[in-house]
Amino acid sequence: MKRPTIDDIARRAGVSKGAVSFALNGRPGVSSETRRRIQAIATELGWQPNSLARALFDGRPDVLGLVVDRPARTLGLEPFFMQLISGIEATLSAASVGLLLQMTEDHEAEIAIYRKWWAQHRVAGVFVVDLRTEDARIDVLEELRLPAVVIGGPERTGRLPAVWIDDGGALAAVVEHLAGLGHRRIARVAGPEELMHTGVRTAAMRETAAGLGVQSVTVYADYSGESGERATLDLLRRPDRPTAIVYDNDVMAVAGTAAAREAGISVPGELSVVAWDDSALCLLARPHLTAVSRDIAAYGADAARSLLDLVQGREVADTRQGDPRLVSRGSTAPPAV
Amino acid sequence: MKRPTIDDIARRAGVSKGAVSFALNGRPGVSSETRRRIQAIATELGWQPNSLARALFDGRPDVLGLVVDRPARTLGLEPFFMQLISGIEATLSAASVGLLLQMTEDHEAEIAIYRKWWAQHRVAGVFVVDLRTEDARIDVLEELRLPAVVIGGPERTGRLPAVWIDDGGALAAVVEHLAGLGHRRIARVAGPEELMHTGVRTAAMRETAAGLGVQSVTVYADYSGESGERATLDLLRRPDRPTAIVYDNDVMAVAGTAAAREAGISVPGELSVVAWDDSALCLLARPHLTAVSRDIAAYGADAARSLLDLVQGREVADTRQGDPRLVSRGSTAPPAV
DNA sequence: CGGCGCACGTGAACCGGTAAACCCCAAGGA
DNA sequence: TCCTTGGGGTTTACCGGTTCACGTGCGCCG
Repeated sequence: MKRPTIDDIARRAGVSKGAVSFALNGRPGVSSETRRRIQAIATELGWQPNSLARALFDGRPDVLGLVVDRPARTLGLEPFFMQLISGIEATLSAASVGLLLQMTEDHEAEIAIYRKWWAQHRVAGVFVVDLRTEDARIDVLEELRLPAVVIGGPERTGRLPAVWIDDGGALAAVVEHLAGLGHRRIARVAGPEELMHTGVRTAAMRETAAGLGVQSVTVYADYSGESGERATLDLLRRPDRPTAIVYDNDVMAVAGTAAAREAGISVPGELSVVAWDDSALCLLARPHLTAVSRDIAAYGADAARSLLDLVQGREVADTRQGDPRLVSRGSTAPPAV
Repeated sequence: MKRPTIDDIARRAGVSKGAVSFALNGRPGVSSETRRRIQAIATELGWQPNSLARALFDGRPDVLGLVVDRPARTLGLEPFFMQLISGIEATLSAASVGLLLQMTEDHEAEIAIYRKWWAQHRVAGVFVVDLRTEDARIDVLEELRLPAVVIGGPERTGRLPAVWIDDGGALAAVVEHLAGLGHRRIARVAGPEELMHTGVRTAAMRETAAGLGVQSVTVYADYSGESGERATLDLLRRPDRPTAIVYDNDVMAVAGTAAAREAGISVPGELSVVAWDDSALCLLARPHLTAVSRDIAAYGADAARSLLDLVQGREVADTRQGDPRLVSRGSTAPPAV
């Protein structure tokens, strides 16, 4: 099959290329009669613009990029990315914009990808995920003037617009909830320390706990089940063992719960558990896990809208997402006395 | 920042555009001296080819496409896709080829995406996943002559090359293993019936069970935890209740195991459980799940290699992946007498 | 010594769009 | 009547590569 070009249409309509271009792009310069005729021919031939030619002309492809820098091992289980991508996708495909995906396991490699994408005119802009407290990507993207939206923040994003969720507030709500149930020693198994939102949550944890006069402790893990298990067992072996643990992702929460029960500690009797990000995983565990629930697809969709605006040269402000909700299930209860 | 073009290099080197192109693409027509000089300037300027211009010329972008047609809800939990993508990616990025990702929840929409991608010159080829027994995509892709590799099969793929895993053989091995443990009533909670590999496994189940003289039954679910749970409870309520269940994915296996235990049926005492696709999820469950393990990243990598060959016009044969292994863990045991 | 072939390059066409410059003709105003 | 205006086009350049048809100059051979 041959793909029709704008020339084929021009020939069929007996007009010039330029006229066809005007007609199909809704710009003045052709009579409405001719315009209709051209459009009819275009739809009859099933014409679609050659995205390469168009992009070559204005130097900007209609493709946005996403680099995911996490080990495939931990990536797989977490619904977060798939949901985020599906939210991004929904917005992009409605705008006929493609999403270029690349995976890497290295911060430096990720930066190299941005440079390459930029140099090769592969993408018009990128989504930045997993913001770090010291994030080398920001400077590079600003230097390249590659449009970018940070999913996270909103601090330390330089001049890049951020789409963010109030992690600190959500964590505070969790601690208040647990304290309200009567817990006085609350622990948190956090994600990697270098991630920005990990730090935000840690600070919120410390401050809220202090405000309420409860003990708090944060230990760091890497989002994997094994690390969650290890961290949990470590916490439970402490003399002043916590009566509640908040996990930074669902995988660690499920693993931690299983480990605790195996160690003979009942949930929620002797230990309350809260997971972050409510996914089907929380319902696979027994008991079902109380979880912090966010609309991740909407998060992605908002980020996509911002980035679309940005590449079109519009001014884009930081966007704050709706606040997370705490979904209470069987894994939280007042502590045993 | 301005991206250097081939013209900038030509000017600096005092030669014509054409000479630069020859030099940088390693084709004859320039002296090795000039070639070296041109290459030096190119690297000094950090020149990278404009992928759009290049693709426009030869009508084929260096991007491959993947459409995922599954509800985001079930997608998220299954590590399968992320691992597959990460395998594909590893191969593609080594070849400097991009991966365009799109999600949809509708077979027809998926076909529309292929047509659009084709018409817009967006991708040079596509990966076809989740092959169905009646798959409308095959005909469309052949009609469009859009290079495509089917991940699955190898039957019913038309003239498209397949990269496949011996699902039937693996299922036979599972049934033999269970029968060897002494199980005489084996059930299977399968994925959607319309998927090709579901059918292959079902046939293998029936034949192997018949050959061994054991009872077998297959019920269909949709890969979600809830559906796995429901199917499990249904099976366990039957008068001739199975003593072993094989699940077509890990999510249903974990959910089914939890549901069975909640219903007072011990695993593996009264019920043995085998999951398909060994992921971290199998280690999150208690007991750890016996599982059929495949190297999914290698699967994706092979598919990527095949597709790369195909778009370059090389002849590509069906590729059979290494056989899955059965990883025995705590969820399988001889049946209680 | 003239012609041929080869190595090395140049110039222009082309891929499929977009956009700016220009052209022609009819209508309207001074 | 002349000039302007503007609607409706056409022509042409351009985006940044690739490739093909041609020079050119040199060495070699008959």
